[in-house]
Amino acid sequence: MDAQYQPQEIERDAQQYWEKNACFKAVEDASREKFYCLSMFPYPSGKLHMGHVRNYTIGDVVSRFQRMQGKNVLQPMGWDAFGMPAENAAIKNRVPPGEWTYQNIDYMRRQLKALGFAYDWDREFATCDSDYYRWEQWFFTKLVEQGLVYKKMSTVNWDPVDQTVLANEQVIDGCGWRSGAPVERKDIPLWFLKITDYAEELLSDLDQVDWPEQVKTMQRNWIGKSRGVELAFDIADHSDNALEPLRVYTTRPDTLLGVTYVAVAAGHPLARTAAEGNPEMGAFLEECAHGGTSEAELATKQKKGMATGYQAVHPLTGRRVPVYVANFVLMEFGTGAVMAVPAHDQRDWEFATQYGLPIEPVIAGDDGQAPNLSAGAHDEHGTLINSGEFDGLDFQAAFDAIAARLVEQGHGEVKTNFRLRDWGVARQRYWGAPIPVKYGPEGQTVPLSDDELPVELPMEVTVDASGSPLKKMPEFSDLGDGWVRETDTFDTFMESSWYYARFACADNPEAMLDERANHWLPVDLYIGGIEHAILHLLYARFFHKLMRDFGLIESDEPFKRLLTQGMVIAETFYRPEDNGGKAWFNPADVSVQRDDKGRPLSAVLEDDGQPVEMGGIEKMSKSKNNGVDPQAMIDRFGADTVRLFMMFAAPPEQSLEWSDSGVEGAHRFLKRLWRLVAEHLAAGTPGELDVEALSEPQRELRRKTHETIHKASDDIGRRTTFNTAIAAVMELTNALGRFDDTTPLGLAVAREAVEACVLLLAPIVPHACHALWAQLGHDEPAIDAAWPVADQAALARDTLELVVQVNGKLRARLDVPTDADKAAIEAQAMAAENVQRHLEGKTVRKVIVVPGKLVNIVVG
RNA sequence: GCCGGUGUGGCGGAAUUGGUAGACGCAGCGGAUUCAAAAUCCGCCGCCUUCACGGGUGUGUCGGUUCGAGUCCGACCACCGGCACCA
Repeated sequence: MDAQYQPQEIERDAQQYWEKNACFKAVEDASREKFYCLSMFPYPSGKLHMGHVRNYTIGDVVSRFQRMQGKNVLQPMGWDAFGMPAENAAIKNRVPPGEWTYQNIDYMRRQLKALGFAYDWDREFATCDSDYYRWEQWFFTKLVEQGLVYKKMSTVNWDPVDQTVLANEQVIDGCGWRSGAPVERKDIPLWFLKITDYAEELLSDLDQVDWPEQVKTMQRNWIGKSRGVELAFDIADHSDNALEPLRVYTTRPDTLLGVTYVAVAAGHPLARTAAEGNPEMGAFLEECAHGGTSEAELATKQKKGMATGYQAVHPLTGRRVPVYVANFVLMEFGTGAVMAVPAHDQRDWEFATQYGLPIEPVIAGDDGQAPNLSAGAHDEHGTLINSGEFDGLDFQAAFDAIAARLVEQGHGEVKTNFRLRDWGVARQRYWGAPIPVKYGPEGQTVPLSDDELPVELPMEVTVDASGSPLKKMPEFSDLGDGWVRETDTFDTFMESSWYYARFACADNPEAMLDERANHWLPVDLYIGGIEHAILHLLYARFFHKLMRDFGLIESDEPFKRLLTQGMVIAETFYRPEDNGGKAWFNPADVSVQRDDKGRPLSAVLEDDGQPVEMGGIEKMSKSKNNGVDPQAMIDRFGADTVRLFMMFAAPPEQSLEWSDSGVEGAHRFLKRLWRLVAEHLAAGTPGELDVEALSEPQRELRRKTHETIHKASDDIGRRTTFNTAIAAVMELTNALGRFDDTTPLGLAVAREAVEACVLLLAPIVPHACHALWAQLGHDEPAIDAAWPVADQAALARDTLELVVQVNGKLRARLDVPTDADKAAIEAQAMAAENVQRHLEGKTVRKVIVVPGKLVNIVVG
């Protein structure tokens, strides 16, 4: 065999072999256990970035591992092709979004193929193919018929200069990113899906999926089920006329007697009424209508309010408290109004302090006294005080008693609430799936019938910054006889909410899904970024349940197991610019100087030798220019090196820091592995592996081999900590390197170790292992080799190393026979020289023996 | 602001169930090989202290539980992800 590791040739040959033999075509097979492994499909933004490479390498390793376990593996790939970047590129480059997108797909597909991923490419599709989105349109019309879709007014970011709706991302410091004009909030009618109908099930079914607990917690909190009381305050205006009662929801009815004011959102009808004939209030509402709509922006905004002059009547005491309009109360949230208890809610406390409103404690502190409220609110549960007949009750009793009283008086009801809001699916953009609805001359709203579908998106368009071109295309929107088509398109989360199911039957032109979806689903392992922990995963779960209830599918949940991968990060380098900005330099163009301990001291730009500043380690991004191009790395070292580095540098759930020298280290290891196999083959023909005749060093290597098989199998299969699996194989190769026994029996032991290395690494560096496996004389390809199984007999030991502690500090190490009893271990531990020294003049109070681990001698 | 997470040598990380902190790799240092270099191989490598054996100390900070804490509990600090129109 070639003594040199030649990745370019090896990778080309392996990929040709796999392609020629259609190795990764998945065919339904009832006789074998299926495994559906899915990585989140990419947005085709131009080129693959390292985050993609990481995501898809993880998926590929698991897929290949499962295949070697004998499973029938499906691993598909496609394109999440609709979205804003295509429109932005269209404005910049004057290329239609569709053309730009399909070009990117072609380039990125080549990159994925160069990385050797075991995809069934026959199932590939892009979500902008009308063959795909037509079914989404069809399904939407069915949901309309089922009453799961409705239209309502909703607030969007409006750019008054570009006359267009902005995404939250496009609002920078309250201004439009292109125009720089202050953004206005605008209410327009939009389509919604009733995800809240499924809130209860979306919450409870989290118990049946094998997901990271943190993701489940985030989803539970997002759905936000709470039990509280909805109650009404009667409202009186300046002249003491009764207005519409104000409804509020609270989870803390126990604090009801501490209400000192109520607050409504700027968009609340009561606020609008208050502004009539009150220009000051009008101006305040106008001010509240500026700035972005995102919750983060609203929550961090300075809290502002204005008294309406109206009075709210306390439902239990009849006391009158002022009604404020406050910018932190959200119209989208609950009733758009809150009761304020400044003594027991921090936000209410801050507002009350700012506007000089009374703060009256009604819950005692731990000491039974009124809490000190000078520095902030007391928000813990406790015993009621200052609450008349309710004094002395604890949280639960007070909740029940006060709720009962409100119900009795017709002023309220106990209610379960969800934080989750319905899903607005309409976007005022071009590059998305058209919403299949038409409007009639008499204001009718009609979903399109099956024979009117699909509504194809026109591909030849000119995009500018002033909103969707669809709205300016009568040939698209005008249906004649006064009928017009909806020009809004779907949220791209719609497409990504069901693609995993379509992969099962992507070639079916007759139906959205067929029986094959039930064969493959649910996805056995879904892999993607942690940033999708809430929205995408929640929408996909919801969509799955919609499809189930429509009879398209049988399972309750789409993704059985979930692996959330961390980000790929890298050092940043910059120079300050005269205008106060920063010029960012790519790490590939910078060299770093280090001191004699290897600590980084400074960095210079290679082009001019002048210093640059180190800006810290950040997520790879265009804005910081710290992205490393996977293609350059593949060209230089080969795909296997890139894959190995990605899997070795960090466990998949943590962020991964890019390191050029780490990549070189990975490449060095592959060269060493290659040479190890070549030298082993050159050393001669192995004899029979007679396990009864092994020498001590042979037995040791064999034990190491089987320990490594045991660990790597568990690390890849159960723990998905690929980094530790690789480290274990590295240890085995190091042991092999020291093992120079060329007797027939020695070579037999070495052969077993070498083959274990190749098979254990095959999912991670499949090209090199494909070639090495063939060199080792196997006819079947490595992808079809059976995963090795550890021989329990080889793992046996005669003695174990045990540590001895005195007062918890390590003082000695012992070799103890595996079958020694506690008394023998204790005696041996006490006798150790260094232990004796630490026992001198002290009394032994206790001896703890943990068999197989340690002895701790407690002295005083 | 709210929800979720992370923090261990010069660096990436390991320690899986409360039981040897630093596996494996990178960087660095020393040596071999070489005319020389690259490549490769061998050795050292948390910090302080000691000729050495050894001793002390050490997992973001402060405190607690325990024979024993990186791991469990409480408070705090820093950083990261998400916050419903980025995908």
